[in-house]
Amino acid sequence: MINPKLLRSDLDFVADNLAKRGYVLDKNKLRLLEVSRKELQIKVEQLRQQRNKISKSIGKNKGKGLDISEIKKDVDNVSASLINEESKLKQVNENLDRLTQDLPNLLHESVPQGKDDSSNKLHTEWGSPKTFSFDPLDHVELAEGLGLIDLEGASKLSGSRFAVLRNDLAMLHRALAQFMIDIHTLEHGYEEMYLPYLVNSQTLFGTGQLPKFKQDLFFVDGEKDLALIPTAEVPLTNLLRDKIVKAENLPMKLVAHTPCFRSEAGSYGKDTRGMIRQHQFDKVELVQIVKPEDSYNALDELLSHAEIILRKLNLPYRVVTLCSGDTGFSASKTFDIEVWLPSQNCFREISSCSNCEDFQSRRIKARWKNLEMQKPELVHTLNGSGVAVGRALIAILENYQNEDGTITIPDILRPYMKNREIISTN
RNA sequence: GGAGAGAUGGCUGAGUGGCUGAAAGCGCUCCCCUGCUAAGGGAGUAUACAUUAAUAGUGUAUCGAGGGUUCGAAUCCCUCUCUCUCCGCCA
Repeated sequence: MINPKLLRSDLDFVADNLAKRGYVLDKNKLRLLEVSRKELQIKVEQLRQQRNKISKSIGKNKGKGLDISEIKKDVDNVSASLINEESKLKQVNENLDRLTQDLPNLLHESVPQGKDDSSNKLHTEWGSPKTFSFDPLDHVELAEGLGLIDLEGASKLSGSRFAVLRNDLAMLHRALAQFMIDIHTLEHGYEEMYLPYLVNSQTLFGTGQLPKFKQDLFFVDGEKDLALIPTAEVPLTNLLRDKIVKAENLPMKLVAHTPCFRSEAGSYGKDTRGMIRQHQFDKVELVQIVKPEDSYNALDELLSHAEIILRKLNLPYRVVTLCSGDTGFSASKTFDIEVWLPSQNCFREISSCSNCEDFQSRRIKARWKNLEMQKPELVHTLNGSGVAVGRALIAILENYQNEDGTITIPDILRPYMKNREIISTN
């Protein structure tokens, strides 16, 4: 959520910033609501004060054995108008909440201007796209050729956008997740977490999935208020909800391997082939909770942690800074890592690393105790994929394919693959 | 699934209708004392919002959440959530 104080003190600044995303803020509506909110709130608080005072005097007079019937008449009058004003205030506050909860985060000044992903700016590049002496196959052809994927089976079980992996491919998938977690815990100082895959709507509100993006989620049918997580960022970040963290415990660095579930509403016809865009995919997620002044250094660090995974796997990639129109709802600034896919002859997103500044922490009231100020302040939250397991699997199949349709296992994964060097039909 | 107990400030824990934003202890901050260490003495110490130049005052709200009773609720009533104990069941 955007700082409500800023929203009041400098509405034009907020509106201009949001306009960079293409978000049109109804300034007049907001101003009008704010004016009546203020008016009503002052009125309500004054009435409450009166009522409290009179009630206290009733207590005192009663104690002395005095008559209280006159005072009771006074309090009845006050209560009547209080109830009236309170209901008006409630209305206004509801309207105001609905408006402000739907506002995306303010963008960092370094975010490039642009409408959509075509304006994303190249940040860095690593490795060079591999050239093949033969026509490289795509991951579906490779996996089917080796008999390691069962898309028919998956659609029988669950419909489109699911996959069944078999044998060595299932093992490779598991190896990738294990490898990534090991690097982040052993070399980057993250604490490994095991998390619920179902969370309640308060949790989803906290990280910004609700109320605006309900249609992207899978809710459980029934009396329980639960939805499948679209990313481990949701449970990880919400662990800090209503907490005041000691300064010496920052930064907090958390990593979790979870499946992620997305309805992919609105992406009909997009990436329908293979495993690129699925309703269910695995991801190793990194979350950092930091002091505000550290958050942009932390973003660089988080990004480098995700990059190292691809370097160790020797997969060519590039990093782009998302432009204003492409940056997600909760983020102030986002870097995407895109891995090279030979079959598509282009880079595809495999990680997204964001600094949400205090946008999420305000929603979840995640604070730290600033020793100099002697006051709790909001922390900054960051998250990034380190990296998407399903897409890493695709990248390995395609980049490590041989002319005979076999797959060479990357050196670094061999210890996780019973020290084998190759995936073939034998 | 059955039976019972509980949820109070950073933590532990008192508090069954007004004098309680909340005893006490721990922790933390500051000061004093003590030639080190250990110990002792004193003061302070919730959050949000509104008003304000103000992190000065003042006011409002908050004792798991939401409703209700009452002039007045941490305290009484209802609903929900969660935690713990015992029994059953189960991976």
